[in-house]
Amino acid sequence: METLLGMTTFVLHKVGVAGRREIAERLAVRPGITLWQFAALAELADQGPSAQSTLAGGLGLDPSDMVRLMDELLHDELVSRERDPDDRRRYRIALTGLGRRTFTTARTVVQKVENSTLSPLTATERAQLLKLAAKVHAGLSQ
Amino acid sequence: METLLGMTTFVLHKVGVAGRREIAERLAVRPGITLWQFAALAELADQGPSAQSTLAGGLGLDPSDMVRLMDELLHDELVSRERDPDDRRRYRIALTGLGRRTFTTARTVVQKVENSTLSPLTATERAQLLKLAAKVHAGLSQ
DNA sequence: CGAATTAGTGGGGAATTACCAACGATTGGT
DNA sequence: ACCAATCGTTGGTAATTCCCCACTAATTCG
Repeated sequence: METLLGMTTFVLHKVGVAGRREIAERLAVRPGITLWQFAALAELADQGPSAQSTLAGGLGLDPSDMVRLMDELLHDELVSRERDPDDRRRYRIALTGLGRRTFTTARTVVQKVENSTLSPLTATERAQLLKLAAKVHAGLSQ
Repeated sequence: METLLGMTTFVLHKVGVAGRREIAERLAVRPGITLWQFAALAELADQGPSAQSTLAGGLGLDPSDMVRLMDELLHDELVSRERDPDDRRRYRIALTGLGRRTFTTARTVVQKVENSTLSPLTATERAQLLKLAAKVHAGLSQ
């Protein structure tokens, strides 16, 4: 009995989707950005100025979709876009001051939501869950 | 650094989606059913003959979408559909023999895929992961 | 130089998910 | 008998995800 709830993938998917949805809703309210925008800002904050294709690769997003995402971020002045002097095919996408502040705000919002959705777990259990999920995640790409 | 990979929800979502996708592809090949069809068969196998609205509730699916899902399963003769004598608004959806055999096949396929995606984990780690995910999942609905 | 490759762009499209409103048939409550 | 609620059905819609192709500009390689 309870076939579906006994399948890890199924439960993981449900939890992931619900969490993601919750986060997306909060982010839309407070810093007023989408999940994809948040992901791009996070990559830029982590790795510094990057080319669009690098970002697209890191996020697993199609290059053509990345163009449209960058258009949004540029319009909101969260990133700047210059040609890379070393290779003028590339752009050099960088966070603006506003982008960095927005990201900081967004990150605390996300962590607040996560603390809420993970509230059934103790601190050690949360660490365990992240560790195990990361292990599985690492095995995906290879 | 690695902001996104440090967020449990994000990793959970990625793993869940990838696993789900893998399972869907395998199920399409071997017993030739979709994920939703599998989910419905599983519910029926667990709980016996049910009304459509009960199934819809259990799977978190809109009643109108459940109608279309049932149409598919009926067309493939995996389930039977009669009016419930006790309440003739309801249907009594039940697995056919073929439906039961298909479900059994599908279940082993799914477990094979799961064993593969969870291969980076030991047996105890897999149990841990399921336990923790289930705990979070249980906290979602309340 | 000429050919092949890469970065970004524009314009799509197919499939999925998740809804919603309105309706007929049936039932339960009063 | 009447009204409200429930079950299933039909016919949508909006958003998202994921993908593809053709094209320009710039670079690299032979």
